[in-house]
Amino acid sequence: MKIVTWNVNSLTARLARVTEWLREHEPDIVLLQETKQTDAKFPFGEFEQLGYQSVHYGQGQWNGVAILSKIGIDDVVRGFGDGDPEARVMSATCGGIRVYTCYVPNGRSLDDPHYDYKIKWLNTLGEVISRRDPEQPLIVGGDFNVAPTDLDCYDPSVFEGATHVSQPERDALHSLERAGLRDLTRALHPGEPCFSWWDYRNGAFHRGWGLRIDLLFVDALLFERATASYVDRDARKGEKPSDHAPVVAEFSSN
DNA sequence: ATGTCACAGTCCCTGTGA
Repeated sequence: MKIVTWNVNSLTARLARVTEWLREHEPDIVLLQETKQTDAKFPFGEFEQLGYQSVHYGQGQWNGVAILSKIGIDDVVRGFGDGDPEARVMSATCGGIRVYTCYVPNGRSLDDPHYDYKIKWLNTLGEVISRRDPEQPLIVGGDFNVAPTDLDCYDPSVFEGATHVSQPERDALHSLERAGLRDLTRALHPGEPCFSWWDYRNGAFHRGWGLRIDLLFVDALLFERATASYVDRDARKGEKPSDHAPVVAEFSSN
């Protein structure tokens, strides 16, 4: 079984790249972020033709998350139920697995109110996950907008005083590990950067100036079944790429 | 260390967010 998370930076702009990727890689479950669409614009039909049921939690100009599945989608929950008007998280059960797609707030800068919103948002996610059913396999994926350690940043000196690497963000992200989850890509590749995002500017991709901020957290049940996790850098190449690459996890079937 | 991309509205450029 193959699960992928991908911040597509507008599904309207990226649909051809996304469907091409799905045809080639045939994941069973797909977690999308930054669809930047209303639910009315979401291309349910195109995904159905590729064999996917899909659910979307859209907002319009900003944010928006989706789950696609070849193995069923039940018990869909949009948001945290805390009145947050931004469409940043959705969960569902696919083939017996509880699945979360997350688009964590960017934070903008350390002194911006959006940064406090980011920290609170991550802590709420941690609380929600800590109340999970321990009998049910769980994966929490998405764009976390946090590089968990300095290995996940091409040059920590460039990010001094910036978001994505600050200790409060990293501490808040750790609430998922305190809830018993593992950062799967890092667990399987302890020494490699595995960057998933590169700025569009300055030729950052070709210079290797990346961050690892697209993450897949799994519980112990799924961790035991994990056989691989990797970033598909090829999807960052070519015409009209997202600034994020897809991050994939593979699991044995039982 | 900001050289790009995407969006909406002011609508073929500009401000905002990332």
